[in-house]
Amino acid sequence: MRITDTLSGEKVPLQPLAPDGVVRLYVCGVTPYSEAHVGHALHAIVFDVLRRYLEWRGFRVRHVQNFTDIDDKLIERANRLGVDMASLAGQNIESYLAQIKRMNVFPATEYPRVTAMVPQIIAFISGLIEKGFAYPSGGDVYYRVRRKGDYGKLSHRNIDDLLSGARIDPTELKDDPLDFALWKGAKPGEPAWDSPWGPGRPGWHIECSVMARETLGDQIDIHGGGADLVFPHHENEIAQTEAFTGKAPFAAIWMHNALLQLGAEKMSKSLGNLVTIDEALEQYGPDALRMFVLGSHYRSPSTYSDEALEAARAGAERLREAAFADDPAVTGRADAPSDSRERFIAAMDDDLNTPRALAVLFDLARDVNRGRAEGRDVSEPRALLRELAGVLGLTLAAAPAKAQEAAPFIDLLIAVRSDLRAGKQWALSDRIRDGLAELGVELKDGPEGTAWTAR
RNA sequence: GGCGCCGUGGCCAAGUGGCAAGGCAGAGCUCUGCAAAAGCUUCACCGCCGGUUCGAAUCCGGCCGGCGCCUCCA
Repeated sequence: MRITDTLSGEKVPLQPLAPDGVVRLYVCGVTPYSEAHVGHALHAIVFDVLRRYLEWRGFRVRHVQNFTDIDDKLIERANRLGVDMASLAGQNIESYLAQIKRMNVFPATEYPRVTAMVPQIIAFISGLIEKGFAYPSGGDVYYRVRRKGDYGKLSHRNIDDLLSGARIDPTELKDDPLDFALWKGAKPGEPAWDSPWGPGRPGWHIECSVMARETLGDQIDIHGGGADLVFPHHENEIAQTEAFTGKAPFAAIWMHNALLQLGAEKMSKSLGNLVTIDEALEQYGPDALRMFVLGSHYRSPSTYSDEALEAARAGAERLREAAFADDPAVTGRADAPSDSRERFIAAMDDDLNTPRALAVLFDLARDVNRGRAEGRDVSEPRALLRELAGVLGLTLAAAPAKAQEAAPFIDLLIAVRSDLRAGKQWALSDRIRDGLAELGVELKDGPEGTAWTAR
């Protein structure tokens, strides 16, 4: 499998670095200061599909996703709400994990948190100081950006161009305006940990360097995250880690998903233009959300809209019908096996080309429907359809049967309607069908009776 | 200002040198008491201009339009 690597800009073959052959995947997770939105859902789904696919292909995967539960915004919001940072973070983490589950996203192998790694972070920073890559200053510790010549290599920036950006905080504590904080001395009202430099807390980027190293080692196979993290977060991470370990590359592949747009702009917490995961799930369900995400390549930005989600929902429904509708009596022979499996693999191997992979599923669905209509045995393509849908994390489950308790009554109405139909009482039988439709229950008359689905 | 991405049918979206995948929506037909579902058929010459080539959506140059990052952010 080949994956586009942000650092080199090329599609790079994935070959596990470690002798045990385990793929080490580190994904930058969320900062749990507020509810997650569908942009986070996209991110979670993309890496979930990567992991499912790799495992399906026989790789073992260690998938680590962090929670940055020490953070400026977290502190700010906790203070505003009058709660402590840990419980605010805990709450949001809990609801994120619940959403992940509802989206049929596999839980990561491990979810490290910054608050549980402070000693390791302090040790890491101390190491950087010893090696001359960092320096304490006024209770803070800063990373010396110009010490190594390759700063900027990930985001393809020239270090001197960054200065002209002029958005840099001109702190007198820094030797160079581009230097960034590894450790921030405590201010009043902030949670703090003891350190050799006085009470304080980790800066923003250091935690990922430490958590990745603690959980996966000095060098990893894939480091993932949203495209908005390339600079400065991942740029700083790669600098710190490679400075500390003296080994490169820190990650063989840097994989970044494009950001979700809402309307003309990216969806983001700071812009306030967002749709939460709960809202999307409530309205369209997990498969529709996933179909929407997989319908475009992970590196091209897509735009969230009701139209797009509705189309995705309809597509998921089509696959579901093909994969799970009851079979009529088989009268013909089975179809010859298709090359669908190979086409699916070829698509996914090529930088996780999920739109092409989905096209294979739709082709299979057509094969199944056609074979079924012609009375052939479709068990083989149907089994493959289910298998591949599973690799993409689609449940193809019927919409949650809200009408579960109403089922006996619906069945009764259907039975009455069948009698009416037998007596050609069309007006009455249609009234039942239309009435149920208004209640969200759809009837389908087939040769073997009437089936219903509730929405 | 610097770095980068994108512009394919009504909507969404693959395709990066050789007859333009797939989905949604639409139209016609089959099936159906009528529907629904399903099947079949149908629907594009790829932002504009120029160049390279036997041949370009696909390579090169220019232009127009949209977006991202450079600041907390998946």
